[in-house]
Amino acid sequence: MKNKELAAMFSEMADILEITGEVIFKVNAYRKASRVLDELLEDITRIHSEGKLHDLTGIGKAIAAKIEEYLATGDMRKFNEVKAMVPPSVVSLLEIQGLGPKTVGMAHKRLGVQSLDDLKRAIADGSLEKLPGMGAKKIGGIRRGIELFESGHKRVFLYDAICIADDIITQLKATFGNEIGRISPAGSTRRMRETVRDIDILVETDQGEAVVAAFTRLPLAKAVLAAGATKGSIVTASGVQVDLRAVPTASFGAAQQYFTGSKAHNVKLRGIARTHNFKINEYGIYEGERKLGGESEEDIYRILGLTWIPSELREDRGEIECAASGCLPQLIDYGEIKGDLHVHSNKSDGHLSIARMSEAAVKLGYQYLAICDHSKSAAYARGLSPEALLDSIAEIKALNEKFSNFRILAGTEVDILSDGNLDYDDELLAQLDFVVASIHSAFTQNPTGRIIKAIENPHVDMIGHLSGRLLGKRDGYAVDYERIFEAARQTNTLIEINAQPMRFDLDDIHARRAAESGIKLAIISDAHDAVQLQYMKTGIGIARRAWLTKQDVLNTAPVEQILS
DNA sequence: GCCGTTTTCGGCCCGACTGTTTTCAGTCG
Repeated sequence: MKNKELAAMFSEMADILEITGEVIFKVNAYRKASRVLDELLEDITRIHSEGKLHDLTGIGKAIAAKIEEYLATGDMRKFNEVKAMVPPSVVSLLEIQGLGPKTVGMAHKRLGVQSLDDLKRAIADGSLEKLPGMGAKKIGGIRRGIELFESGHKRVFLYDAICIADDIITQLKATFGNEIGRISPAGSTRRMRETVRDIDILVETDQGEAVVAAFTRLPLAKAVLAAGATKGSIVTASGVQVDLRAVPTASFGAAQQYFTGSKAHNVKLRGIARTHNFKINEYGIYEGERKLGGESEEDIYRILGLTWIPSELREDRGEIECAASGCLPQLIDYGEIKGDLHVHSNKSDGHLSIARMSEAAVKLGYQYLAICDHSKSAAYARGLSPEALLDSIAEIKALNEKFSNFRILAGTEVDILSDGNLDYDDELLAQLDFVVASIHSAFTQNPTGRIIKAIENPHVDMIGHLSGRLLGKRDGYAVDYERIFEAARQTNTLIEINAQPMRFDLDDIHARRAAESGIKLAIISDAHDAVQLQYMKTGIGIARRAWLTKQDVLNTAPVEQILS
């Protein structure tokens, strides 16, 4: 699909044009177009051939013409023109904290800076400091930004972000006790995005200065970027930036709404506010000087004529329209999972025995746990021979004697081999309670056909990590989602939402599409030890981002329904 | 460059923090 290519092109043009000083609204129009293309599920080629380019919001006459040109010729004159203005090595300087388009543009134009090395030289020989608006402190900030950049300031996995936020919240609560009220993550952590760049935390307090000061003195703070009366900013030892904002009670809800975003969601909300002659900021919602609300998030949405929108939905993907017409779904809740349908034991590449994994699941209040160790061809993961699998089945049967309100399901994560056959024969698979089939090799060899063949095997209950992607490491294999969803629908086969922090596979967008296609999903941890069972929480977050309800997710059901 | 239930022209979210200024610009979220 050309969608991603075009999205990247418009995004790159936006960056370059901003550096060269193009009017910001044009830059933002390109950014918006990039985002729309990036999130589009339908093939842009098809939309174009149906003459529906103009139906997309953010795609007007000029951008549509550029898309058209690219689809027809494989080239875009405007893109080439823009690209020639500034080399990519300059554009990448924007990733440095504290260095924005104005400074990059000025360094490029006035000093001929072409790369990171040039920039360092301009700092070292003092020429950067001589430019207008530059001083010793600003240069110091850019230096720090370069250090951070070179030490690999990447996005962190959602699960890690939540752990860091929880840790900070616990410590601040312990220090301040009743002096602080509500305290919670905001930003992309609260929206449960699969990765997070910075962690935002909001705290309800009148002691802003003291709380911010304590925050910047926490043991995990390696560097302090800012410390004011309402905002503090640190970098942790692991290189993650954490922002804390101190907010008084009367505006906590407004601040929560504001800092949770997303940006696109807030922009649209502000647009609605404007049509009512209201103004929203982080302190509240106002009509002229008169404050209408702001202590709770519900205030803001209610006054705009909307029902409260769960944070995971706030991406401007139709949630505001639904909140206006009252058609928001009843999202699956964090307490509704009754069991995990894909975990490993130390029989294959897990770290704990089946018994220990089961005890951990019981502690979480689960009613069932499917042990799905790897199959014989997965040598790297110590896959089970047929005999070893039979031993497992016997062991599980014996263990189940001890439980009254809990059941271990005998399962497997069977490899889908390169020819599309499964790694165990049907006779063996028939003896299992739950069968997950996954691709672990030969990623380029007709993955769609192999997955569909697996789906058509009557013993297969669920397809594991459908795309095989690893965030930050490897793109998914090229699967035809629509064909696979159709096959799964016809055979009542589940597709999993794998909650491993670097997988989230299906991702939110495809999980939503799957549910719309009439498929049931399961959220599973793919845990290899007891702690990893906790990944379920972020998996539910992704499911909520996908607009899934309890009915869309099979493992909200009791065990009888799983086995039926 | 996009968009329209006040608009086909004139808007386009908005404020904190910081540093370099002496009233503001850049960056960030």
